[in-house]
Amino acid sequence: MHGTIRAMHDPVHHTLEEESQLVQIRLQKLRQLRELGLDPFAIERYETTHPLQAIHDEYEQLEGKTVAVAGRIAAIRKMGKATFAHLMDSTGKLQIYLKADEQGEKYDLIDLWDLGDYLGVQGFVFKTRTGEITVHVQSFTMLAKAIRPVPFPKEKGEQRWYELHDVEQRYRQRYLDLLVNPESRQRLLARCRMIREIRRFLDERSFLEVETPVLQPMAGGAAARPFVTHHNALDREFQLRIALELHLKRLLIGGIDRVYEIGRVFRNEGISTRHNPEFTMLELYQAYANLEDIMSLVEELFRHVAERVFGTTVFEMHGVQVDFARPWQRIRLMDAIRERTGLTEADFETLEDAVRAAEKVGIYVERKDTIGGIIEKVLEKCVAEHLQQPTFVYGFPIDTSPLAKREPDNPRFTRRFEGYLFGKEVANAFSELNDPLEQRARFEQQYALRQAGDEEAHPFDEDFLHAMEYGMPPAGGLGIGIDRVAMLLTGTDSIREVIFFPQMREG
RNA sequence: GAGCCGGUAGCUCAGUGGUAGAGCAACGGACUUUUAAUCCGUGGGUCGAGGGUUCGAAUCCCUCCCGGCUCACCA
Repeated sequence: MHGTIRAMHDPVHHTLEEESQLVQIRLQKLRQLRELGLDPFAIERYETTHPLQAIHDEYEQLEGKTVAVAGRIAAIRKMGKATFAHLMDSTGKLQIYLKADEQGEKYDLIDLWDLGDYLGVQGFVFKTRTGEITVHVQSFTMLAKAIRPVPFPKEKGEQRWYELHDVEQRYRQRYLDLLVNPESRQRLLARCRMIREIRRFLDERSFLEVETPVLQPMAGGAAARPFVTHHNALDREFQLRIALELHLKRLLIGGIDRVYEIGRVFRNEGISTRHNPEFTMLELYQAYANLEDIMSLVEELFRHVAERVFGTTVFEMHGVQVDFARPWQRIRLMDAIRERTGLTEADFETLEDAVRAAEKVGIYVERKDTIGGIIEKVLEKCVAEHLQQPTFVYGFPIDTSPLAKREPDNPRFTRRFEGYLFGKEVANAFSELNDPLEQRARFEQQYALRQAGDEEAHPFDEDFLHAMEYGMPPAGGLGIGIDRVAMLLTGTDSIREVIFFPQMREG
């Protein structure tokens, strides 16, 4: 922490004079361009007729026509008095071709080009004798210069050489990763498209997207340690939200019957391949809907996202295939535990029973654990890995579900399910508790746990109770960890691969 | 937090005690339909940081920094 503060107040200033020979050469080229009155950084605008991919897609109509395109130089092949290069933009790549006798003196400017520079060109579309669609350049302008070498790989068809492999550099300099590694780009763009399709799906169903506070007096709605910050003018402590739940429920109380938020939440916990301190949650609430309605919604949501973003409902990970065209399996939590461990509800009757049961299946129990906490540990350690096919596990213990309605005929458990996919939890949903008297009692229980040393027990939120006392409709609620889902649907084991700028130590 | 592995040129990597290397990239030259262009030539390094052992350390030892993986933690 001290290091961070020092870095903020006393940054190291680098001068380009200290940089490598490669940078010096590029700076020299920039100076030459400026002396010629061709300062690339003076350019503001370059009017293009097509994105690069469109030249390929519309070749039939464009052949022989004049077009203007722009992009980064991703490859150059200069062969004396003829030069080929590839431009790259966000849609794709396109080859360009220049001849010395047509360019005259300007042909020498090619010597001032480097990989990574931005170029705008105008010319006519043709096919080379090897059949590659190409723009025969008549005029060109450098639109910006890269004064550091951009590590574009050599490519031949699908093969690539010398790409940027170093994982640390890929994360710290994601812009380079995006430029040179198409898989990274595809994976991260898929995440963005998933979020877009989730919005479309919910908007089509009349859900209203809202924004609720990140800075909260008391972060609730989940069990996690919060980040703490300070508001100077008010001279008081705030916490960064760990969930969206309690404010969205206030909106439900306020008459917004279908409401959702896709937003960043913050949990002050360890960093791992599956945990980033800030991550993206979807939470939605639907008045007058029950748990089964939410299950159907989840099935439809995954199917929609799969089809729209990936063009298929079939996904594979570690050799397991799933199909979102089929309904999810449904199993009661205690039944799933019995199937995998032989333990039954009777083995979790008292805390002593539960501790003994946990030891039987090799689970380490902490002093703060409740019966429900132990049951959930058994789920995580003994059952979850077997839930490869999309599965709803329902009937969660009451003491780990302080915001969910009880099961009417089994009051130790709640109307709550978790969705599992490829052995990982991807969704969490309840029939929302809307009885303010019981909610108060649940908060009392959580308060007692907190007093007993459980830092993650739910805080006693009097303001939220007050809101609920004005009347909250029966409702189904859902939370989905977007990053986890993105991992599973893009087939990656690291959350850092689906977050543009994952949290790193100071480097 | 623990264990294991790693950090060498712009990029990808080799180099286990004896003058820091290769390919690509860069630079100079040849080449007017190439596409990992080709051919000839040249330059380029705080070997993550600091300390130690040694006549001599990228290499062995210690401490630290950064990263990856596994475990722990994590509804």
